[in-house]
Amino acid sequence: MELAKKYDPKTVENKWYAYWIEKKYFESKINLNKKAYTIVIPPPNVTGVLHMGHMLNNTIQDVLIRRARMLGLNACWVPGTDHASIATEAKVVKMLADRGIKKSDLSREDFLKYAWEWKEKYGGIILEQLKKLGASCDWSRTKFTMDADMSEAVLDAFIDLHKRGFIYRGYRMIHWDPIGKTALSDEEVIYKEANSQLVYVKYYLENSKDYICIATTRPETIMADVAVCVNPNDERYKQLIGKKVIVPIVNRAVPIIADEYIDITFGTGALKVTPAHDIADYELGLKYKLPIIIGLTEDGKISKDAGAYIGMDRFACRKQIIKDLTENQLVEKIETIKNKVGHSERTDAVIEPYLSHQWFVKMKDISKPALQSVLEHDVKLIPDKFINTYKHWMENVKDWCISRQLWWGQRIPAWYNSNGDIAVCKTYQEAELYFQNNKLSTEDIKQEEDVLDTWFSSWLWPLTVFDSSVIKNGISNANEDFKYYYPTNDLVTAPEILFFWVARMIIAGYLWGNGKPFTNVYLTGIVRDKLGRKMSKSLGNSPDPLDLIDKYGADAVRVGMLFSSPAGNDLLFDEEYCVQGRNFSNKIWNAFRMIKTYEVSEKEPNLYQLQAIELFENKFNIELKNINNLFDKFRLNDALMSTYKLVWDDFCSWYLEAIKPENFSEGISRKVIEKTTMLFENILKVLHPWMPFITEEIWHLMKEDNQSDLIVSEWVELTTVNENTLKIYNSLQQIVAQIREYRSSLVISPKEKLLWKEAKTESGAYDEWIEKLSGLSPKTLLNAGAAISGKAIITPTRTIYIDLPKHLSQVVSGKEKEKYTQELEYLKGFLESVRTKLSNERFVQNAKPELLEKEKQKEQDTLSKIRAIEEQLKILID
RNA sequence: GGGAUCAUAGCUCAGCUGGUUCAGAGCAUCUGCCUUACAAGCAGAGGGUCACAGGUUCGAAUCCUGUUGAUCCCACCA
Repeated sequence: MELAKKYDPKTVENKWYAYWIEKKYFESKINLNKKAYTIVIPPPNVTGVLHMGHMLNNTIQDVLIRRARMLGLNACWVPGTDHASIATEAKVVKMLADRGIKKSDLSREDFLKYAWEWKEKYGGIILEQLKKLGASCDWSRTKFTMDADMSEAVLDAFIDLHKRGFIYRGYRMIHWDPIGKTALSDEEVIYKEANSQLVYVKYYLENSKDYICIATTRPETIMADVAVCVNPNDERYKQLIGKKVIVPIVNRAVPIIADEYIDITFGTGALKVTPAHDIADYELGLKYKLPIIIGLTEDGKISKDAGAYIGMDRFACRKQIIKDLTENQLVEKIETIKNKVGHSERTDAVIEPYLSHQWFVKMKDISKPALQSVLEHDVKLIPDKFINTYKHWMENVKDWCISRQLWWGQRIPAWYNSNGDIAVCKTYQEAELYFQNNKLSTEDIKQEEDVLDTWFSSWLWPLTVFDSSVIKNGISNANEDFKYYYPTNDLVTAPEILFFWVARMIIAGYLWGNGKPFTNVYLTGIVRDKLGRKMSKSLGNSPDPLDLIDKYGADAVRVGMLFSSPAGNDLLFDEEYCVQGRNFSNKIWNAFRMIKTYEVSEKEPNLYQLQAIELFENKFNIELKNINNLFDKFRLNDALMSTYKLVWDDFCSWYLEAIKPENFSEGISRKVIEKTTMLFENILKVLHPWMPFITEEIWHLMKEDNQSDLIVSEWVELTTVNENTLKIYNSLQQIVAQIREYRSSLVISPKEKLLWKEAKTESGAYDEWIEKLSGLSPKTLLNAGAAISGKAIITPTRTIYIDLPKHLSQVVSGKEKEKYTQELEYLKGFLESVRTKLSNERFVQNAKPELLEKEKQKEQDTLSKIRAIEEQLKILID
């Protein structure tokens, strides 16, 4: 068989993905003999495109799912997409604008028709991209948050919550996005630091030449001012309380009121009160029963009620007002200050506090069990540092504004009659009936125009993907799938959406699922570039994941991403990681090539080969145990690194090197090759979750006559670990390393065999193995009293002498002697410290027994080493 | 403004309830090698006052206090 020297992922990956799909390996069906292991995907935006964050996130999920599958669990990974109300609607609006169509010219129905067309055309690309990554999702279960049944469930949830008194409609100050023209929840507002101009404006007292100066960063709201507020304890203004001032521009007289809320030290200590456009002002307005003037329109322009600058954009107006006020000598000064300005998470528009009718979920009571479950580790956050953040949020949770002034989404199932009475139900008929039964007007019944926040559908995701009727019918009436797969096991997501999504899913789990929706929440970091900047389109610092896959192969990109991303830590992405991943792929490929292509002989195995097998098998088991352990703790990058070292160092560098025959022409014993093949198969299994494609490819190339597939083969079973053999292995490696170092320092060719000696022969069980790996001739017995030129390798149990090659001068030997004199000093100091410790009564009394033992052992080891060095200093030639 | 987390080799990170064979790994760097699996490789090497200052202790990278610096979350400072 001809095998390329370098592994080429391109020809391999598509083939195996198609094969796995064809064999339906990703599909999970109820099997009561198996335990279910379930993950629901964090549904990406339906119109989204795969970015590095998705890559990281989904790679982790795939690793978990593939390993679970191999562990014999019934692994089920449910994929799907999210309708992403604001983001998608914005995209559709833009698409229409490009075609010269305005949203405002369309009816709701027509707009939705376009939106669905758009979704059908561009939606779900991201799922196709996930396939390139190797994601083993059960595609037959693909869900969309606006599938008919999923939407039904959302409405059911709304109706149910309303019935239970957890939903209300209120006229409240909310965050308004003037670009998306919709309300946002608190969580959708991102505060960014900005340099703002703090304008000091003069408000003249009524019929007076005196004025109060007021500082504001939003002069465009001046027209909506209804009062000026000062602190009652402020000596400067005390005598003015109750008087009136004239609002500039509109020349309206408003009262001066007093409230302790005012910070005397900020600005001028006087605040203009604009109840419609500031949350704090709104509170003041309520408290002092002030009128409300709405000065802005929903698209961020100056409203009619403002009385001036009508129709002007808010930012243009700000400039103009500053200019006009300055011209009229009404500006005392302008300062530049740093403050935080709220932006829309989706459209990046500067948020306006806005007064409007919205729907809210009362969060306080329903979040209690969800808080408990995390505090009691029933739901585990990984890493657990997020528990604090979670706790803080949950304890201070605010009501959730769930209405959005959009069309793309689930329309709120609420109806109004001509009197503004509300019926919460799905259909017109039900609404009519409700109004009738309650003796209310049935005139002009209209459905609420608003849709629900996207998160109001995604918080049901784990509950409804298996049975969308559970919300309505309760879990006791749920279908078999739900009963088998729910609750899910692990959730892998970004900490950014801990509150948006994770917390709310847990809440929903307790509301409708009778408990937690998942057990472990693995929080990934954010993918940043190597300068630590968040990857973003605008910065152009995000590589296209598909390009990376194309360049390095999916396996390489997968491990590349995981090499350096512990849970909760941001990943500073560098393409170097992919290079490392590619090199690793190649290493695995070449290990396979060696096993596959070496000459085979019918000879019995050599001793060093048998030893190599023994040593490696044991090492493999120790590492497997370790790796399993790391998986259990979700320390995935450590598990990967251990696997990497096991394969590269222990298998390739030590084991494969050790079994090579002295002469190529000898060939390798068939028995050794067979054994090696078995060992390599185990390696492939351990590698498979990380690198599914290359491992499946090699698996099949190795077992030409075998029909088995790696993806569904069993994870390697752990056998007993022999600690003693491990010790031997480690000490042998140390010996070999020291000999190699010696060779390297003297620039001795690897081909040159060195002579070695040892006083005793009974400890030489692994001598052949050592000779093989460090290029030594067969060992000879050291004559008592003979002088030595060269190097002494000293371990606690044995001292080995490497002869200096004839052509090298004895100067080298003198240097060795010097080195050992230094080491002797260090060891003596070390012994001293160990002994001080051991003679310290308080240490002996307080230390744990096993620690004491360890210290005693150290003492012994050091002693014997000192003796050995002293011994060899005597016989080494100067 | 409140809260949380963190600071260990050039980079990314391990170091569990304090124990000196505990200062580590991978990458990068340097040196020598194209040795019939692999130069996408092999064999070696160098690199750290564990942010700073105190303290507790027989013993501190690890615990405590303070300082400095970074990150994140929350919050209506006009």
